[in-house]
Amino acid sequence: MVQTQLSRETLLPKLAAHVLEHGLGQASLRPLAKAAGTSDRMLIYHFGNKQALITELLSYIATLYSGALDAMLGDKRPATRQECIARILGAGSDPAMQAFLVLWWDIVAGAARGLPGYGAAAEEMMAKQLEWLEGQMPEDDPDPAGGARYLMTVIEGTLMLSAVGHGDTAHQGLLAGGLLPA
Amino acid sequence: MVQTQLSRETLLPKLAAHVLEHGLGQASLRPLAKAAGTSDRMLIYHFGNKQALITELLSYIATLYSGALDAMLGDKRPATRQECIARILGAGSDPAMQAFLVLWWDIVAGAARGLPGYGAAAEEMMAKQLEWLEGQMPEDDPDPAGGARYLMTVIEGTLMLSAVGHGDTAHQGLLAGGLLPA
DNA sequence: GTGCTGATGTAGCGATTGCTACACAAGCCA
DNA sequence: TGGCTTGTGTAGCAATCGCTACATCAGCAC
Repeated sequence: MVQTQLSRETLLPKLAAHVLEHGLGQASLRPLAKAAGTSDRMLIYHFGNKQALITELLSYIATLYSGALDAMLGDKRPATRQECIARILGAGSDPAMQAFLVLWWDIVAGAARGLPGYGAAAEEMMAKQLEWLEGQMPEDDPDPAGGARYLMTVIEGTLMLSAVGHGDTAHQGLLAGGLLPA
Repeated sequence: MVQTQLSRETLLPKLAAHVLEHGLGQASLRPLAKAAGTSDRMLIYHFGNKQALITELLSYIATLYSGALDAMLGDKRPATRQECIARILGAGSDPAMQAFLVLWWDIVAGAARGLPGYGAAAEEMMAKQLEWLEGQMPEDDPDPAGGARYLMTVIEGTLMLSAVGHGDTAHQGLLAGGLLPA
């Protein structure tokens, strides 16, 4: 025996890297296995079936995302909501975050369609982002909890519009809403 | 000959109905053909190849969406931005709109990934929605153009959060942002 | 009639899909 | 030593994928 000792834990990072690059729609067993240095046969052996693999992979990706947010967390807290939004939207242009973003819409689409695993992963990622956003609210903000949810809604709308070529529409909307400095 | 005289124009409505129900991910030629009462052979004959079919179909769906928005357009204009948002989000619970919404995330995912046809359809649908929203702004609104873009951003964010089980997060955000009556 | 064009049915191709059958080798426990 | 569990390779299955080859039939121009 070659004793490569592949397990879910060693497989998941490579699988995640593959779907972050190629998306979930094209994630079939043989390409996934090749990316992870094993065979489709072994993926089924370790995860049971494809659906379980995807579910576990999505959950793992949610923790990856969580870690990426933590790593991105600046040491100093923004002074205003405007600054908070600007900083977060700026971070979205980071290539690592771009990969998450493109994958994110796959996950949203799956969640909206009720595919198993997608909804849970999406909910977890949004909960983490909300928590992170609450910690990023200005210290003197009159309503940090509500404000974080407000900014969250605006940010997600901006990201969506940007994904479909309406980034300028969102930008003008943020200006009109007083959420970006004029 | 049976003279069924199928053309792109007669095919597209049935194809659209199928993807509105089953999504774009599972849209392979044989099920599509069955839904349209023809064969995969004839779909290729009429559209050339699958990619061209999807592109034309997305464009057609964009016009469908446009028509649905027009049909939904109430005769009286909202008096406030709050009322405008409430009415639009309320319309999103219409079953016909729900089908569009679920499909919408497929389109966003494809657009974010750069799939041919997806970006154009998404952009067109958003442009139409923005135009519709501008027409729905209160008559005495101080900044109808900017306000429409602001509401658009907020609405899209709300829809996205709702799609992943964070509808209450968005709702609280709208409240905190003064976009819904307390 | 003859030939051409457009529309359709039947059949099938090679590739890919998720998954399985089977053999086998290493280690563990009795 | 002998069986059992665990991990792995090879091979292949039935289904589905997008697409094509080929024959056929209706209608039209001449």
